Amino acid sequence: MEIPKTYDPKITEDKWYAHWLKHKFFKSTPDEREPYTIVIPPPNVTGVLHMGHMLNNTIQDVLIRRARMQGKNACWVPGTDHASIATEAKVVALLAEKGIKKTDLSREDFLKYAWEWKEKYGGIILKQLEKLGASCDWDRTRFTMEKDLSDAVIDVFIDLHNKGQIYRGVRMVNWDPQGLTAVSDEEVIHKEVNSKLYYVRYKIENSDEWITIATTRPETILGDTAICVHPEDERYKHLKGKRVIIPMVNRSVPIIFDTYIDLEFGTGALKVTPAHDINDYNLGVKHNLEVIDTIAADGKMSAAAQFYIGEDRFVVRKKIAKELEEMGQIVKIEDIKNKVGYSERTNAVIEPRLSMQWFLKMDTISKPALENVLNGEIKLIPEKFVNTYKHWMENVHDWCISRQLWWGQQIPAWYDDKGNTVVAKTHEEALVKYKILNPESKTLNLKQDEDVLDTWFSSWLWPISVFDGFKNPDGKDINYYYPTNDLVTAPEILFFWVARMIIAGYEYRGAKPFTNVYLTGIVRDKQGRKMSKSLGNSPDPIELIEKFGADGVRVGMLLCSPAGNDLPFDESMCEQGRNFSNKIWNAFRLIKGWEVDSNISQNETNKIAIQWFETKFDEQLEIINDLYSKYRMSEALMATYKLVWDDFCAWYLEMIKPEFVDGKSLPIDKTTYDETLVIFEKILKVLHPFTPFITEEIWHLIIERNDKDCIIVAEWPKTKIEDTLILNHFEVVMEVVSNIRNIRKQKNISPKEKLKLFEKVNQGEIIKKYDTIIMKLCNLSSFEYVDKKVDGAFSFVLKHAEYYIPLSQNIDVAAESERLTKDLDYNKGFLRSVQAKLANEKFVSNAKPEMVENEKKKLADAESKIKAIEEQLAGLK
RNA sequence: GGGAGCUUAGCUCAGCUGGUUCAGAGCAUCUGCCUUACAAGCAGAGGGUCACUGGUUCGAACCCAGUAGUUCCCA
Repeated sequence: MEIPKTYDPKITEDKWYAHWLKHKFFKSTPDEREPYTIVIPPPNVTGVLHMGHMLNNTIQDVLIRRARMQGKNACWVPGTDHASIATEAKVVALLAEKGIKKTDLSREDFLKYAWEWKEKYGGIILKQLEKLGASCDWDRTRFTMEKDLSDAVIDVFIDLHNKGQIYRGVRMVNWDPQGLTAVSDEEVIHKEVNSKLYYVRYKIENSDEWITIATTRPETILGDTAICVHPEDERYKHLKGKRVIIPMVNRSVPIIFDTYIDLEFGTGALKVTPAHDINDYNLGVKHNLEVIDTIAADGKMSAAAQFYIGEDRFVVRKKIAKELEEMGQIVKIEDIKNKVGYSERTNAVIEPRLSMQWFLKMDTISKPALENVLNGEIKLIPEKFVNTYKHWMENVHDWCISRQLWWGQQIPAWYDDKGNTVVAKTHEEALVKYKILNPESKTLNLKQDEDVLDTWFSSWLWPISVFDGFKNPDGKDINYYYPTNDLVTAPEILFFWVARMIIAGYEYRGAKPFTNVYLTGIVRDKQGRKMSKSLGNSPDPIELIEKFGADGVRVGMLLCSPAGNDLPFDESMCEQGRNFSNKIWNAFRLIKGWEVDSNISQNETNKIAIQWFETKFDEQLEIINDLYSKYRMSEALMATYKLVWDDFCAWYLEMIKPEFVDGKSLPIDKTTYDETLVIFEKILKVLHPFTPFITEEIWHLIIERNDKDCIIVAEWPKTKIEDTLILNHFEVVMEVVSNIRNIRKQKNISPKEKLKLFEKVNQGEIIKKYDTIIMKLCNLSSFEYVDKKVDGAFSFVLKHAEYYIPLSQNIDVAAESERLTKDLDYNKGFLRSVQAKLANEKFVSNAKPEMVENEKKKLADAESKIKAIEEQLAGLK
């Protein structure tokens, strides 16, 4: 059977994924083994796979596959998030295309459409993860809005309300006028924009005097209820007790004095609009000011504004500015840069707005979450995020958890027509509670709160709820899998999600939800822009997989992704990954192609090669294991890459490769062949977490195996290093080989031409053990030891010996002498620096003794090498 | 405005508690090879005043201070 020259992922990937599923290798149920658990950061149901998911899930899959091979009970729980605002926006848009307005539908009808939509498109992203090779336990797939998880959310709301941690109140919230909902502080993105600062003068009542204020938002003038100045400000001290007239609306409002005012900004006088600015609101509360809400929920002027009713606030801004100018009340207009908040979901400019919302108190509940990150009980990787985390947790605000949407868990609060409130799971329970609280009331019908809970109010329970920890708090699953081990996610949602999961973990399980949080970087394009659908700069991951294979893409993503650092993505990374797959494939082709002869005995070369590689493998695997334990995924991959490409392919296979005689490969002895298979299997195992598909394919091609004997469940190799001396010896062997190759290259000698080599040992004992290896790798016809230097030969000098290669062609004395002189100069310079160091008394007396010893040894080595080179130079003449 | 981090080869990054003439890797680049596993390959080469300035030290990419640039977080 002819094995194709290049590896074709297309014919293997779907085959093996189906095979793994069929034999339930991803499945996990509690048993006596140690669990290793990861819960997936549930992607939005609306989502399609983007590069961020690719990176994220590749890392999770590498971790889970390695743990599985290490004999742990590996469990990776998948699922999706209902993403209330994002999904609702999609459904609204889809209905709009059909000419249906949300406002024309009942809540029930709208939700019916939404569920239909979810059933149709909600699974796409999980299907895409399969292409990547994600070994999730799909039987455990959860959805944040499914029955059990929704129940958990409602129960938690009721519980926290009973504990007095949840309250309802009128507060200034971040209002998204497009999504028509409140959003949390974390969902507001502040961007610097070019704005105009309008200087507007207001007339002092019963006076000819004017006072000038500066504002970026003249449209809010209609809602002004005071002017504020600093009590120490000499410019305004005389205005105590005076009032001013608000232009256009001609309202008389007081001048108030407060140290909040920044004397330097603008004119030092501030217009106060309690309804439309958080700081003004606070001033209003303090000074008992009237609140006039002039901007409606949709961002248009309300009736209270009296002017421009129904027109958008930004249009009105220009109109008012013009009108004020005509009235002669604009003093000047400056161009400035300021920060404006935008909604993360709809990109609308956020409007500070007073509204009735539900809040979760964060001060006490967040305490354990801060402590246990600071004391290392939960580790953030990389560590630098601990600072950011600490800062946030120490300044945390109450969490606005209500959203004016329909898609999500409806808030279990019930009202009578007077606004009395009870919190309960069902209408019946609510009525019972209500009767107790209001015994004289005859009300039989309570109205449930229209709003739903913030999406994060369900995903913060994820690590508990996926194991039914609320439904069944002492269940087998939750007791076995919780706390989970690793969480892999993006730093952007450290507060949205990670911090809150930790809070919920301590509140509801009295224990952390996970031990390690691996924060991946953000995938960017070459210009450093974040990859996003709106920019259109993100490659389609599925197309990438088709082009380079899932293994290639996995390797490509991981090659350049140190934890927490951004990942400037470039397709060429995946190309490198694909090339690596091909390299592995060809190693397999080579081994598989050998003819085995059980009658010939193993030669010394092969025996030593095996000895060396086994030691090398163990040494490298220990390094790789260590890198994994530090979550240095890129480096673990690079170490694996070099072990396979350099040590195994370039050195080991070249050493044992049977020679070609008369156009035919000689057979290989059985011992070497069998041992090579064992080695190759170990190589495949170490590769498997990174490149699951090709390793499974080769695993089954290299020898006959049954369906259940798969590499996905093979045992991770163990190491036992007995003697590393052979590794040191090989350093010298490789140096010799590289020097000889260099001479070939320089002298333009064909690799086919056989050469003679002479060695003159100057220092230490003569080790002949490796001679046959050098002969094979360098294509030598002979290798002899001599006492004197060989005349008329090319040469090179190592620390312990001189090497000579006689050549048929004439030696270019001048060139040779130049090369040797250069070498000599370098060594002399080196010697001088060492001598200088040793001559420095302060060095000798202050440095560590072993340091000084080391310098002395360097001195001796350098001296002997200089002597050897000088002799050679003399010999040339 | 407050805080944190980063700045090492063309690119992406290593360099642990300071000690092999001021440094490593992968990719990219250049040169030569279609040498029967692999041109998605092989063999070789070039490339860095470790952001800048000063300090501590026998010795600094590493420690300290300042400057510049850059990223992120919070307001």
